[in-house]
Amino acid sequence: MTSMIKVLLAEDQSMVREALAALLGLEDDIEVVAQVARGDEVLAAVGAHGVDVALLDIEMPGCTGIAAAAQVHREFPQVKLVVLTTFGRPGYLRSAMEAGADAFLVKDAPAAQLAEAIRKVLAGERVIDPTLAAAALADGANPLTEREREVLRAAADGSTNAELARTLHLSQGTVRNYLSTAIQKLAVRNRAEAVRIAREKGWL
Amino acid sequence: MTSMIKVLLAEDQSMVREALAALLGLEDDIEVVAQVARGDEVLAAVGAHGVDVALLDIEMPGCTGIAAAAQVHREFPQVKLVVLTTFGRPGYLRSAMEAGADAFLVKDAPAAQLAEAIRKVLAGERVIDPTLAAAALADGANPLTEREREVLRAAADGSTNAELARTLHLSQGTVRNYLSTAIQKLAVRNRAEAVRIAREKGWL
DNA sequence: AGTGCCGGATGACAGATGTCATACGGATCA
DNA sequence: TGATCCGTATGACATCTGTCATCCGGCACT
Repeated sequence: MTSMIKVLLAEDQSMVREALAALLGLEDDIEVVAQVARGDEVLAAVGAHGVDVALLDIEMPGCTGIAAAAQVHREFPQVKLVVLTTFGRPGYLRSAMEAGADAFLVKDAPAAQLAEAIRKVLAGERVIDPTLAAAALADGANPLTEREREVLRAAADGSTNAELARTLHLSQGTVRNYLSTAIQKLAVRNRAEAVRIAREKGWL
Repeated sequence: MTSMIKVLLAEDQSMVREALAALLGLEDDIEVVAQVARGDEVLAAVGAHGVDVALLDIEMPGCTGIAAAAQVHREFPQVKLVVLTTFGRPGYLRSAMEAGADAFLVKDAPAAQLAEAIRKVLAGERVIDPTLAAAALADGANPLTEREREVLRAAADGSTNAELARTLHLSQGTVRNYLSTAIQKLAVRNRAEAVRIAREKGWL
């Protein structure tokens, strides 16, 4: 072969990251040239190693793999982006695509799809699970406004209205109004359900 | 070497499972003889392959890795048990140990510790992260009764008291009493916080 | 210039939630 | 044989939550 495919691996759990590296190491046209454990280290590592493909987990400290993907897409548009995640949330797929991802894989897909996806994106193809794509389209766009999302996110830990009002610098009534509209938009009956549904859809 | 160490790998996310298999495959005294994706397939696989060590993820469909560990420990007491988990929850460690686990690893530990742990448990050692062990001891035992846990678990999805009463065949007042005592035992101010804290500690 | 959406706020009201005292039967343990 | 804990239940009470109507200023689109 003329040259190896240079891959960056971004995943916070060392054991999983190194295991994925071992897996990709079995392929003789792929070389893992860099590994990072945080989203905010991705951009620098991509610049430093001249990678061809960045493999990004979504849930990472620093910043999410999706945010990292957006940065890389802006600074190094020729780098291909594969987003890998535990959770097949339709909203995640949507944001990953908007961030410029070329492939979106869930971790419970067969391992063989990983190397395959890397080769495909380099060939200019896009790799997306059709079931997930359908779900993303069926769900439509995130109906929540930025502020509603913020309040819902803050409410997720069980904070009371008074605490939310304090931390968000809002009046208690406003907090309740936002939660109320979020509850209605998500067609549920209380904030706990709203948090759960918004999480499941990847809208938080 | 006289013989390879036979390992069973139980983990529901294929990509992670096969990646871990690749990682262990690099060790020349270890052989992954079986892989399963569900907790309730562990026991049969252990019996069928005469494994030396079972490597069990906790979060799995069918039954948890901890429940699977307990089954294996009962039926095949000579099989060593390594529990592997994403979440370093003190309560998980405690229950894993009670189920007869020989090692408890978190997925963000370095990958090298995995093969190392497998060799150590076979040598009769126990492998436990000291920080986590300290946390488990500091937290003490789960203060919740079985019934309180059930109600809290059922309440986690945002169900209302009326719904909980119906699904658990209790009166609404009883549901509120259980949640109230759980809230007090966990020293929090509402059910949502109670769910969060109980989850974090591994008490759910 | 008008319409609509967003962020933000208030007040009133109904219903849900959390607390507390109290009660009873069964189990367990000293 | 008490003492204690668990599961279950009731009623009363205070507080929290969710809804609704209504309002304001700003921004965007027609």
